[in-house]
Amino acid sequence: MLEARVKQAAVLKKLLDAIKELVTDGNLDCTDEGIALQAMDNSHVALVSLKLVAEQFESYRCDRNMPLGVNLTSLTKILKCAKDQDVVTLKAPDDADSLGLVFESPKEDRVGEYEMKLMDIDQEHLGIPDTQYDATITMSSSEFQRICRDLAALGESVKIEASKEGVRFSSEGEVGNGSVLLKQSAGTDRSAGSSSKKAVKRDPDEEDEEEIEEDEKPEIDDEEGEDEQDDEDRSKKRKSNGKSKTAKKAKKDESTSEDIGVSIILEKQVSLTFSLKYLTNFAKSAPLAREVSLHMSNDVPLLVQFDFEQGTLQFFLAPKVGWGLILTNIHAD
Amino acid sequence: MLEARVKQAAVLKKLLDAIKELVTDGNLDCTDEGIALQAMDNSHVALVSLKLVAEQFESYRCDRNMPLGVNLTSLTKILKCAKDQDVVTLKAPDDADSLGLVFESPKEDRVGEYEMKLMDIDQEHLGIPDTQYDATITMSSSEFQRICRDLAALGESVKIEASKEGVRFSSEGEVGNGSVLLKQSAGTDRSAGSSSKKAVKRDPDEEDEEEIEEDEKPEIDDEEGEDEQDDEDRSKKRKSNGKSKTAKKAKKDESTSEDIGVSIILEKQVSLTFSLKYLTNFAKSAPLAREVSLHMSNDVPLLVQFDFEQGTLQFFLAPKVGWGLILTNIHAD
DNA sequence: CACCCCTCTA
DNA sequence: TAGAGGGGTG
Repeated sequence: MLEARVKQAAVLKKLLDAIKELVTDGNLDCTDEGIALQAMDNSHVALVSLKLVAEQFESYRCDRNMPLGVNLTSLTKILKCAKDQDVVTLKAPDDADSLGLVFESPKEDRVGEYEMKLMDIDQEHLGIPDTQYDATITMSSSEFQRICRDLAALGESVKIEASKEGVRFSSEGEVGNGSVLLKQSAGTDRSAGSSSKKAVKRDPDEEDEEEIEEDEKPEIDDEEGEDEQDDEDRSKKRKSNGKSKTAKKAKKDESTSEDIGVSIILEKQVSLTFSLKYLTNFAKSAPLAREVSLHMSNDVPLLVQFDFEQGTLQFFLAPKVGWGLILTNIHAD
Repeated sequence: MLEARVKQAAVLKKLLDAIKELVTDGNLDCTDEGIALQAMDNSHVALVSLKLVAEQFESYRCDRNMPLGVNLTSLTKILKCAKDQDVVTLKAPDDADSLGLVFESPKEDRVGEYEMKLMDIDQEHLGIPDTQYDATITMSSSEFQRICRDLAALGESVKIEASKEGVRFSSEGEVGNGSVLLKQSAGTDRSAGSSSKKAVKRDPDEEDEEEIEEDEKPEIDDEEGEDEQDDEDRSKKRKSNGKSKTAKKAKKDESTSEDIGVSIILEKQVSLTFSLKYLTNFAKSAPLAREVSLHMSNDVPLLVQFDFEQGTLQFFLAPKVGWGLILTNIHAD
């Protein structure tokens, strides 16, 4: 059976808001390591991979692996019945054909119990290669969202160019062209460092527990050993490692993106073009995490990753291969 | 070439929000005196006249006169890509077929560069007569907006009656009739005074200071020598000249209409009826200026004027000549 | 393209 | 609790 207890319904709500427009149905793969969901988006262009790690639940028990086929639209509806601070307990017996959800108010004076029908979904579990990316950009998630929204007003796709100096997002369209250049924050230049060669490790937790140190963050390793409840420091610690200088006071009315800064880990310059429709959708996850990281290599799907307290949400999107790019490749041969 | 630098994108955004629903295309007439835009609204009922004076730009350079035909919808879209505090630089070479816009974050860690296609627009430059109005009402712009919005819920047009005692806005409709009477603030009665014969002033407040003409603005800055660079205090201080009672702490974000009061300069009583649809549109400029002035003479187009730090925005609208009014006129003979 | 509703922030 | 901004619908 499964019994997983989440401290705050809010995180589940945000998660569903983040992915429900991309994916309508999916299997919640429950194991003793946690709950994962992996699915192609409805048009089979993007891949969504969510992982909620067992240790980050208030309590977690899963006796055996269970794929729970859920309709995310339904789940969203039911989660709307929970207040943000409610404690949520997910329950499913081993032979479940439905998922139970219990919402308890913090004062324990209200209990909501819901049951959602499950469905059978053919498991197309995709192996996500543990890619080594040429460029990893970490930035404010709200700034990322802002840029995607802005450029989406101009054109349908965005070219992302990462160099040591910064990252440029540019788009072209009928009304005109536009580009946004974010300069790398001072003191965060870690390009060409050996650490930059590490692969992304956040999601494939299982695969490389030891390799966790894409930017020399020993503390993160600690958490694996004794990650009781200090989990919420997890993401913060990581941030403070990378950019202590961003600790300035936060001017609230400027969407606080200022005090996060941009860090670029660059193995090789990259220039890739993506559909803004999808990126805008990915960016809806901004409420989940202050930071987002973009992982890119030429001709390889982009990985957009949000790390939050309870786990990780990843989006993969293949670059647009327009005529320009094809010609480029031909000539490059 | 043109290169004009604006300290805060916010003012441009507000300007476009203010006029984009009335005018979709127009020429930005750039001269060494500044940037002007004059256009009939899309249904050729109202006239919009915007003037941004060169001196109020952070820097301004315009080598020769250039009419830049812009689509205001496109310009609005591009301005949405700027944050409110961004520094905006408008650029156009002499033979430009596009307008460049550069948005720089205050911290200079983000640069947005946009290019907007220009269009050829037949210049129908209208001479606006320097009319002497029988009545000039100065009031809180947000109060004006509120009244227009309220009355628009009742009827399609509003009758504005200005007398020495105050100004009455009234409307009639299916659900009922309504009127708002604003009494003139104490101490501002200047009707039949010689000053009331002056032509439209940029900022009627200045009339309180005897004879300060609209072109002598620079001196106003001087006399307030203590406000170093914070030009944004300028307009506030000016107000405090005219009505010291408004000198209280100016809470900027809540445009408290209360402490602005109503002043009426009356040469002759007027009673005119206007389409609320248009007035409501004009009133959208409220974020630009704390005050608005309404200039009226019987049977002459209304002038609604907003004076802000960088310039002036004027709207002209012919009165409705409904049967009621025609009959009135006939009987008046 | 405009209008209305909902959500988030102040 | 009210206002502003963003998203969605007609």
